[in-house]
Amino acid sequence: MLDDLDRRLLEILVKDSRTSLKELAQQVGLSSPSVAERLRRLEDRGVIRAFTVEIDPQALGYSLQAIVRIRPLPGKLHIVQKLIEEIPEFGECDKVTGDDCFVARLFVRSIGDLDKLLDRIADKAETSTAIIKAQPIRRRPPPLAATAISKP
Amino acid sequence: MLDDLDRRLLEILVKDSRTSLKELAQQVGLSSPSVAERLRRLEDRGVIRAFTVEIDPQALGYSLQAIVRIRPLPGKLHIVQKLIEEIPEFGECDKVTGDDCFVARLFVRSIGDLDKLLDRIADKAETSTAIIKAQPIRRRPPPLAATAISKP
DNA sequence: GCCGCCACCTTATTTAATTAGGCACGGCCG
DNA sequence: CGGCCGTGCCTAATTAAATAAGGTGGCGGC
Repeated sequence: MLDDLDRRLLEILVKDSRTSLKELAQQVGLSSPSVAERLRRLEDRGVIRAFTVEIDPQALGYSLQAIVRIRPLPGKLHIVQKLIEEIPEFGECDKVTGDDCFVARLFVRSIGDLDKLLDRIADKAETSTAIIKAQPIRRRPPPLAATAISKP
Repeated sequence: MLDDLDRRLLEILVKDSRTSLKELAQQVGLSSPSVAERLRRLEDRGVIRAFTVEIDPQALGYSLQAIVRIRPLPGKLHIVQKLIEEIPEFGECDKVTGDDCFVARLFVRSIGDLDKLLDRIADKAETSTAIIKAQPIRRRPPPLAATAISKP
């Protein structure tokens, strides 16, 4: 489903998605049209979800991030979906199984803004256990190679 | 520090970082060399941290994600740094202020693997309050435009 | 054992990125 | 008030990359 060459290509692209086909080709030992074809298929299959840029939130003025736990009342799970759509400050949001809650990241400019957001969430949703300010110390994709814990 | 044109460029690139300079140029009403120059400066200033690809963890076999809370004993904060380096399953990890803990994402293939990892963390670090399995329902960058809460 | 398919190759063509050089606006100082 | 940088943009020319077309070999199915 995903051979070694694919993995090597992904590894390079995660580091720099502007790497040219030519460069990719010679790093894995293929021709550039072949690499292009492989990338196309990786996209088609959904392995590569998107080509994107990573932006520094601080550069946009979001000096603060909060990780919040949102627990809607039973049967009201859809409310979170709505909140995400309405509030652009939502970063990633994960539905957590077993606990019927969500864990989301909020990007904010100040504690004041955070308070306003939390009010708004607590208002429209049910309980939102506010949490905290966060300083990211690392951001990484899933591991591409075999790990000590498990082999692909 | 970051004008409207920059923001529009970023907005386009977040959606698809392979958008050509030519295409970017005509969308914002500049010439391609000017766009190139702007992008170069955005990178130099650290606004754009990286050009990258977003990979579907499932495609790599990581059908499970866990969000874990790690709270090292006082004075042992560096241990988390070490864990991150040693364990490729670590996704992003945030240092949380006020609570002296970390919140991290783990990519795993099975509950078994998760258990092994949690043991290893609880072993080397101090307390790790394991948490849960997560299903991402949305992944987003910080908001690029003004929001109802705050203006840039 | 032959047929057809798939993944790859090479070459040619089109398209995009880069480099070089020049022009206009605005700020600053004589 | 006028001249002089500096900056950000432009156009045009060059270089480099992506794409498209056509051909070959290896492998599985019939």
